[in-house]
Amino acid sequence: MEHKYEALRLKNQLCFPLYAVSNLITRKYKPLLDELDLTYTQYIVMMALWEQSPVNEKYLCETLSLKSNTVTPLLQKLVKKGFIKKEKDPSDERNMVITLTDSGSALRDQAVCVPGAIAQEFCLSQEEAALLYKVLYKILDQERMNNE
Amino acid sequence: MEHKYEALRLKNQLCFPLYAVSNLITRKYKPLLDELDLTYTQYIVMMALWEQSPVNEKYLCETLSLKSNTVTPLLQKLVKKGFIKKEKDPSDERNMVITLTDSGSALRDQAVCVPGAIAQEFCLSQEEAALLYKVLYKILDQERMNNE
DNA sequence: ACAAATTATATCGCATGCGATATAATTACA
DNA sequence: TGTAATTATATCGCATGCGATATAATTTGT
Repeated sequence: MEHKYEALRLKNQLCFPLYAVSNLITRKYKPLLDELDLTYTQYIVMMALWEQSPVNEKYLCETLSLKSNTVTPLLQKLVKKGFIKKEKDPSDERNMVITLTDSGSALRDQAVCVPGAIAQEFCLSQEEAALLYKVLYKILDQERMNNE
Repeated sequence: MEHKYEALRLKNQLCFPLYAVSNLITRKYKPLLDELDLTYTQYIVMMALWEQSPVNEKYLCETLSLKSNTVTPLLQKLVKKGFIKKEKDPSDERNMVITLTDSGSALRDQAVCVPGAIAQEFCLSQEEAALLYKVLYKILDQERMNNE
């Protein structure tokens, strides 16, 4: 007979390796991002802004799958570091318009080498990376559908 | 010509969907684990202990890929909740021996339905789950090798 | 037009994770 | 044997993430 608790074994969980890899990634990025004066989450916010600026906070929350209670203090720190500025939208004062500063834009050139440096640390084949990518986005897309 | 910043686009990162899925998983577990009076990380610790008890803290750190500065306060909370007990190892007083209490052991029967409930939330095929599992453990095993 | 509902952001309290560092116990070695 | 190195755990300070809730601005419905 199957062990009654088989499903509870750590090695039978998907959540556990996902959790562990996610932590590992944060650790790996840290020394690289320290040089840019960014934390990992701040880096992700900046990536979103390098692609599109200005945006409002809601856009960032949706793009990054985070809640305002995470994003608001993050943005406050990026303001303090001088990488972004936040202003009320005159046409709707509930909206905060978030814009890259010159310093924030310039950071992009320093950041450009980060993805390559990280890729070197994780030796995955093209296929493995593509598979991982596909399955992860399937999960995220499913969730996005559920929330509509 | 390729866009100079192509590598920095959010959708070209593997780290981002990993991060987002990891956060999503924590959110999904929360209501289930609330009924067990466990947080997500505490649940992972308990899974390790349900498989083997007693253990020392070092074993947990290695098994869970966490550092003592994360695990120590976690264990303190599990002690406070009465699920484990911590004692000095008489044969080497640096070691803390961590043992499940009766209450902690009993929790296993309540937890047994959690993996099934979570699996229902994430509709992955057997193959997708297996692929994800394999690639994630490849990353973790690589890291483990590097640290030896 | 005006109170009620909705929307966008902010605040609060809690539980992680981490690097850096401290402490206590054991081991190694000159 | 006595001190230095090592080991196991703990503490500190910072930056997330989250649910719950608050606040301010806009929209809706009558």
